[in-house]
Amino acid sequence: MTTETARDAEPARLGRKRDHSRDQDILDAALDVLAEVGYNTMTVDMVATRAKAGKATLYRRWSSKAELVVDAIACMKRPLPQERDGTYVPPDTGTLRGDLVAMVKPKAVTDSNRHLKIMIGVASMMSQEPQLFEALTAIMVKPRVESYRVVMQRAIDRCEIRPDIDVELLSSLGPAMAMYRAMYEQQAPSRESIIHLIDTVILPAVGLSAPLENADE
Amino acid sequence: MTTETARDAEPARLGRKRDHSRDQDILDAALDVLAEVGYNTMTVDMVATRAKAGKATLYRRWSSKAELVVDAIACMKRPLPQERDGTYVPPDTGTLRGDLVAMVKPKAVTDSNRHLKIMIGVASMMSQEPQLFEALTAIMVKPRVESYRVVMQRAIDRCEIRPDIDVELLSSLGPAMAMYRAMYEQQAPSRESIIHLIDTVILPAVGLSAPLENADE
DNA sequence: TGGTTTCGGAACTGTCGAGTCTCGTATATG
DNA sequence: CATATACGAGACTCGACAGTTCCGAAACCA
Repeated sequence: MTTETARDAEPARLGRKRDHSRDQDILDAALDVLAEVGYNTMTVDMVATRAKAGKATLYRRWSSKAELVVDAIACMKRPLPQERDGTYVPPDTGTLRGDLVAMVKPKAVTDSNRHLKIMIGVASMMSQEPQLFEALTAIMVKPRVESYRVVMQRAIDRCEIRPDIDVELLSSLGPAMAMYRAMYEQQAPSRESIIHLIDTVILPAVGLSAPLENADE
Repeated sequence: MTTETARDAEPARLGRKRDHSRDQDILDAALDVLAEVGYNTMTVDMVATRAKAGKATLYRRWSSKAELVVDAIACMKRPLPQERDGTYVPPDTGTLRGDLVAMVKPKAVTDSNRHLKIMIGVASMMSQEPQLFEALTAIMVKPRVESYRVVMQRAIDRCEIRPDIDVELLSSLGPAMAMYRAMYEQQAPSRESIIHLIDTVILPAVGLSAPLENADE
């Protein structure tokens, strides 16, 4: 699906030089299949067909299915608009709650849900393929946790919250709940549910309280 | 591994009548393999070998690998000592914190970690096998969440906490963090980490505070 | 335009594992 | 002791999929 129409619109890109953007098309196709059926059910043929490519083309560029998948995840486009060192640094709104809510952009939620599907699809491989585990956490988990951490550190620096709170734990609460919901309630975590988590769990845990009537965004 | 010695001690149980306890041995073996390598890497031969059984014996009792696994999870022994309607009802210690900490028995933690490994091993199959999903949530997730819910409802009834807290959300925090840690930090959640979650997140969220010096158990 | 290169497609090979079948054996029953 | 039955072990079939090879087409370049 992804960039289907956009790709069809281009003049068929063949000929002499290896087309670098073609790599990305194939990796995107791999991610799509991965999110839909998981690593084991996914076949190289599926990816080739979806990318309108020959299987041989894939093996010309990646030596195995595992390498293709690791590369697809490692080269994943970062969904978040502003970033530094790979982690999204949310704008400073002046308050912790403002910063936290600002992190929950609709686009970020959509991309997060795709990430969750992919992670669930490769979950059972992670313990057996360290490279896969590394790529996955580096791309999909650490940046998100880091965003929370940055925002909380900011709150500590401006003396909004106590300096001895467990930033580590609280930063992982959001990602943990997102994963839990995706797995067991088989529903995409919504923007609302995350804001609700912020107001009823995270803020109380740092000694703040949610606004009575939350105007949200 | 499991009951290796105990099984060897028995006189080899063969002959006329189908041995019902043999079923459980095989299902246990299936769970062990599942926890170690995941659904897709697991082969029927592995299970047969581990249970010291012939592959034909497995197929005499279950019609397919998928059915074997679903049955193994559905028939899983409940690890928790006292239960009612499948959910463990923790003893009433008089306080919410006391009840919550009482839930975190070392044995419960050990079993929980095995459950987590199994769940991760079959994660990618859940969306494709509704029966598997049902069995898994019914056996491994719902009872745990329900334990939290019971304890919190008790705290509401004794007017220890406000009645309008989001029991649903708070009951799933523990399981969610356990899954998160098992997946991304590849370390078994410890009893200490769960108690820390209770003290720094759950209790503040319901308007209580942790004891200054926690004597824990 | 002709030569070069990469392409998509398709046919091919090799492996692996699910599921079946056979057989010698051990056990209970009578 | 004789018979019936379930067993473990292992040989077997068969389909699916990873990875390879081949070829005609298409695009770029000189």
